[in-house]
Amino acid sequence: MKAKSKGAKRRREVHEDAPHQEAAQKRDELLKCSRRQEKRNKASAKKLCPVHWLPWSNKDRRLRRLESNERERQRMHNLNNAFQALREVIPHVRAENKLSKIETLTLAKNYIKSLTSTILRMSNGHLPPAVDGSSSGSRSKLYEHYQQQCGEEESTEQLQKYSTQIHSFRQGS
DNA sequence: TAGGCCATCTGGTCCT
DNA sequence: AGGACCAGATGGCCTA
Repeated sequence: MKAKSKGAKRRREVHEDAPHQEAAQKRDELLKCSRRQEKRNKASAKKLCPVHWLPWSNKDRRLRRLESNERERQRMHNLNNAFQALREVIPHVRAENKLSKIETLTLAKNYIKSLTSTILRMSNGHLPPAVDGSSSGSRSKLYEHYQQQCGEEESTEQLQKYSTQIHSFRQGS
């Protein structure tokens, strides 16, 4: 998946495009995992302090580990879903040029900054009323926050930065 | 082949 | 106590 990491994309596409192969894929993955695990278990056996395994039988430990792994996998999938959702709301990026995680975060940060500066520039005190009913209140809060986050950077600089990044990501595809 | 990116496993630590 | 979170390690896949 990465535009850049097509390996992962390919792995995922296999699941999406051929559901009947899922079981085989899963078996394959589990086989790989168990091989890795055997290797790691051997490697880490010396490092394990007895206090970590005494209360548990090998079977129990193994079971608990597998459960933790599953939860961790699920957690990472959720995280990746969130990344995907974020990618989808960043404009001007061609779908086939999938952003990496670091690109996504960087671009999103600058996009937010540029939006904020645009809002401030265009609003001229016409922002919707804040909770307390004063529009100038909400504007000044936004401005305050913007100042905190952006420091001395000018809004045009933000826009420039964002569009430059968009441009470079496009070229990199 | 090296380097980038990713998924997964793992053990430690934090939180509820 | 058990789950969530985190960071390091490892290996696979891809591109230049």
